[in-house]
Amino acid sequence: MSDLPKVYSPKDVEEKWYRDWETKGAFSAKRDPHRTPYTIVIPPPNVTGILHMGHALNNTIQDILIRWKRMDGKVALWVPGTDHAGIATQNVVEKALAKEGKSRHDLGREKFIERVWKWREEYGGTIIRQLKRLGASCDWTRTRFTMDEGLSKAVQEVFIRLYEKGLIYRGHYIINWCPRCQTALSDEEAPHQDLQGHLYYIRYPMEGSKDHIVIATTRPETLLGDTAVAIGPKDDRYRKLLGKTILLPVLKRKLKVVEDEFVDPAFGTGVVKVTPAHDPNDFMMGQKHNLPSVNVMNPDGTMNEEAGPYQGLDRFECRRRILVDLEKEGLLEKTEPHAHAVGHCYRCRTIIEPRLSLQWFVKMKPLAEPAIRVVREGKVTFIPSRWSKIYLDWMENIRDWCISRQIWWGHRIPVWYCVGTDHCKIECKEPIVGRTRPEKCPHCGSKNLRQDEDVLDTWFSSWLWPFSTLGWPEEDEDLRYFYPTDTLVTAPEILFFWVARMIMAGLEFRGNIPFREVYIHGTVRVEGGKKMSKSLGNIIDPIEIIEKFGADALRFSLMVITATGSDVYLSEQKFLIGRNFANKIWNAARLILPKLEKRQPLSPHLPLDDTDRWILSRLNRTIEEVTEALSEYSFNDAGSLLYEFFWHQFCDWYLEMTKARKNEEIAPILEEVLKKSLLLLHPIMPFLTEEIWQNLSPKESIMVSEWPKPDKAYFNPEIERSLSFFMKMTTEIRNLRSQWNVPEGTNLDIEIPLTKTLPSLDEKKLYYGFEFLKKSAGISKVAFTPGKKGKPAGSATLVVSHSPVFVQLKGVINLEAEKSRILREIEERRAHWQKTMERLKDNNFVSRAPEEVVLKHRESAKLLEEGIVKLEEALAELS
RNA sequence: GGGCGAAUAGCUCAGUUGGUUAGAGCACGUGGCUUACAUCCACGGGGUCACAGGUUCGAGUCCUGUUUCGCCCACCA
Repeated sequence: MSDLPKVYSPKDVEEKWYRDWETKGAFSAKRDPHRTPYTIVIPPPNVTGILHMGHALNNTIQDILIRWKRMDGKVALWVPGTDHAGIATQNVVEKALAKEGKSRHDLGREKFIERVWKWREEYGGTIIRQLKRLGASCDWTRTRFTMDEGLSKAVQEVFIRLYEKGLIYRGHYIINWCPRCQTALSDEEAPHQDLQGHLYYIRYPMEGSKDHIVIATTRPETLLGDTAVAIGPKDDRYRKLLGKTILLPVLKRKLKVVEDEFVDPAFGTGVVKVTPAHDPNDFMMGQKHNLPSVNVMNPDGTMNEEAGPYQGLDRFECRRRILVDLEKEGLLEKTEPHAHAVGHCYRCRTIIEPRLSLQWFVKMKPLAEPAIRVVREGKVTFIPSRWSKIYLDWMENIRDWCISRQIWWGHRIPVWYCVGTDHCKIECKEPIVGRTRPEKCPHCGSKNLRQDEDVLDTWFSSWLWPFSTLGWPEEDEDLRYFYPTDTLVTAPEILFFWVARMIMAGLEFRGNIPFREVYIHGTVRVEGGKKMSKSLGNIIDPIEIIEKFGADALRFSLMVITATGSDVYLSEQKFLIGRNFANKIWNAARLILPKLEKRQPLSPHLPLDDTDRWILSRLNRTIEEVTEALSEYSFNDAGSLLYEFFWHQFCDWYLEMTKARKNEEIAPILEEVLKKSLLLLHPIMPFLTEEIWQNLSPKESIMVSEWPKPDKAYFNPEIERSLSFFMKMTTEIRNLRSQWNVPEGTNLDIEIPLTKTLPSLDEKKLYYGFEFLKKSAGISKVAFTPGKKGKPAGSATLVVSHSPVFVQLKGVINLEAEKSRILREIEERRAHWQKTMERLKDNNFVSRAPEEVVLKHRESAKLLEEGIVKLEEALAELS
């Protein structure tokens, strides 16, 4: 093994093993009725996506779960795939077209879609390749794309079923309109953001009078679409306006005055302009009072012919101009700064325009009810649990979902309209919903039909992902075996977009929950708290980290710094944790492997030293704890436990202590500890562990080897206690050496008086431990002496866990300095002792605290006292 | 406006049901190239657990309030 390089080199290892796993089919899950399935569906990344740290975190977690469960004997299936990401992908391809000086309209719908597919062929696989570099053990033979034939069929099926059930309808409503993408958006796609705007107080003249009323608005350009003025129902200030006619500034349109309880007399002036085509509340009022709707904008956010003199202006330019004009006419009373929340397009950040238009909607309440129930009843649980409240709040206030999008890339709505002729009847206006293009209009027989131009919201395919990827609507064997899935691992941003809707879809179309547990991890940020984003230029690219430090380093670091469900703050430096740890494991293997040549397996008959018993106890305890941590999604605990065990217990102590021993004696233990450690580490660090595993001449890949179980026969708390005494002693002696500046090569003798409080420290059983102590702390002789013998001359006194240890320092020791050192020690202990005694003297404490706590205090006081006595004795002898 | 989360060492963060003297990594200081590893080893310094009250024999941990930061939700023009 000496030919292994000194420094672990991930590059030489990762590609090799990934290819090996893939060609052996190790990732693919096959149904096995005798074993339990464990299924995860990947949150499908956008096909335009490139791997960022959020993906790295999300997919590392999934891979850890899948690899762990696979080793643990489950039929572990991780279904991968990508999302067609309607708007995002269309934007990307349109940008590429723009470079050629073309728009999508120059190509036409069909050619454009062809172009998107071509783009997808070329670039759509990027993120999949990147996931492979991360080590993701997805079953790639099942890779799905939301625009695949099967998944498209599922989308169509769902649309039709919901339509037939009356849960899909079409109608004119105010929706969120993105003037840049030129499509409707759902409420979730138009997140509100606080903006510092203004409240403009505008005078609306009254007909036939010199009077005016003042109305406050944040969007003066929309006044061009006003069709009424509203006042509060019990507002005596304005009662007199009822029946009067108000004149719309600029356009001089006549507006009537209505009463509506929506109006809050306390806000602004207590009078509201009513613009039914550009505001949801005004729309409602318009319906109630039978007001006309006047849409004043074009789809691109410029003003249309209804805007009169402002036609053709951009909406914000129009705002400026209208304010100037109002000012000129003396109709702008005042302007106040005003912060308010404004919707923004989640794809391009453009300010949303609420706009009246004809769209398709899903009625959500009936779907939400069962989805609320399953979370209430604990059939679907969130980790951390606080997310279930957020989920329930949203579900209980759910609003209908606008699902039509005015773009080309996506699932076209399976609806046709009769564009018929003179023979058309009223019913011909009804949409014709079907799986295929109807031959003719069922009402008038016309063959002149056209399909709805719109496509469906991307999330209308994603919400089916847990079952559409398994073959639905076909009743596949796989679907029955692997559904419901087990765990969904995702980021909080898509709780409403995706998670909530999947639960609704699963219940509606499969009659069952889509997954049992939802693990919601944090958001990746950079140190300093900002969100990591391209626009801020603070991206840490996971692929670069993989190139530099290796995928295992990336994975381990991410896990160990991420507490369950909390946000992650990254800096490049943090990946050194994983790189250094990987290197440590590598070098431990380099040390161990040559020692294993003549090994025999660990068996109960092997003679064991106390240090052996100790490391085996630690190992089995670690197996138990790591398994526990994983099942609680405490990946940082799992990582830290392994780090602490492998580095600070196994390497720092055990490996050092065994350096003096014969290979055949320790080989079984070394092999046991190394192997089990590698198995435990494998889900987090798949590549490195496989590379070392393969050097152990295994029969099969580590990824299909069995997950270790703790062997309780090796649990040995007593040994752990006495070894920790021994370690403390070692540390204290080393400390003493550095305090006294004992030069290298000066050997010291120590004497350990045998007292009752001394943990069972058997020199013979601990022989190799003492050998190590001699070497590492520069000790030449260790002697156990009868307790009564007292302190040898010229020695320093240590009190380790209340037991004295005398270190011979003749010639080195400075009497005064040693005295003051001991005095300091005594003082420290005395302070602690006093505090403990105060408690014990308190009757309240003794009577109310649990017995074992009181007992602990008593014990502790006694030991402290003994330690102090020993130190005082030592001090007396020095004087 | 409502809700959620966070505040612990110079930095980034752990801290399970309240229980003796609050931990880690990085950074820092000192000493070491000890033939697995300088991506390393040994030792060390460093904290009024945001603030103010309260509950309790006992609070980093539970309760109330305050401050600061972050996030989510919301149709007051």
